[in-house]
Amino acid sequence: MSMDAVFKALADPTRRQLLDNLHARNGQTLNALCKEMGMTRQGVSKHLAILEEANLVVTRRRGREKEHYLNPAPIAEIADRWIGKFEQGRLRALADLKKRLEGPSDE
Amino acid sequence: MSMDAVFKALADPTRRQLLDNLHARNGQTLNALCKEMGMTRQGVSKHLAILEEANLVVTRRRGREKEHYLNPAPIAEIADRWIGKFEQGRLRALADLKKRLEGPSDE
DNA sequence: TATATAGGCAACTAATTGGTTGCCTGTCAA
DNA sequence: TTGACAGGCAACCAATTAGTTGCCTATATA
Repeated sequence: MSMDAVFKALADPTRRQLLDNLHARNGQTLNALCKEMGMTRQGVSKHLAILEEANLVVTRRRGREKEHYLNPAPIAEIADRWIGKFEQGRLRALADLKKRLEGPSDE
Repeated sequence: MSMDAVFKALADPTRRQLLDNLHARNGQTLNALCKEMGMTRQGVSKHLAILEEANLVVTRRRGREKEHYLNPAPIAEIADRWIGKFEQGRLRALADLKKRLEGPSDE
């Protein structure tokens, strides 16, 4: 679960979209995820493998199906240990204020 | 300043190290940054160009020198608008994950 | 059992990336 | 004015990556 693997996994828009899909509906199978991506099953499978390698997605076998679950822990770790250091001070306060004014939202 | 450019810029360990260097001492020139990286000047220059493209670094010409400054705004934006979404349901998701992953499994 | 379904593995291609070397421009200072 | 210094531009190379196609195994079900 190296930090580099997480950053690299997050660098691809297709993989971020996969995380978004799982965030919207957790536990989807490979074929279910394929239908939302304009890509072959094998293409999606490779991206999922990279997300698994970064521990951003964990899976569970259910018979012949494989359920994919989002694991937000590595993202939280990055936010805490790396991004936090660049957010300190005034910008952090502004971001917080902005969030409060916009109210709690998923987007 | 697309989000994709920021993610891609952050994906490389050399570029993250450059940001760390600027975080430690802001306004360094290209040659100053080169001395801390085991790389040619042109290699560092390319990385800096990518960071500039993502607006993570802004520059100021001073005669024949070019000072590089860290701009934390895009990082704050990512943390606020994207990572926050996955951190929000962090505890709930982890509990949910734990529950689902319990039970008989061949992994 | 036979067949359709869910997924895995491997090879291959095309594009991108990280890094190099070589040369050029612009600026400062003796 | 002349040389040294800071940086930019472009070509090039090796390694990685995104995506494909083809074939394979395993499981569920008519």
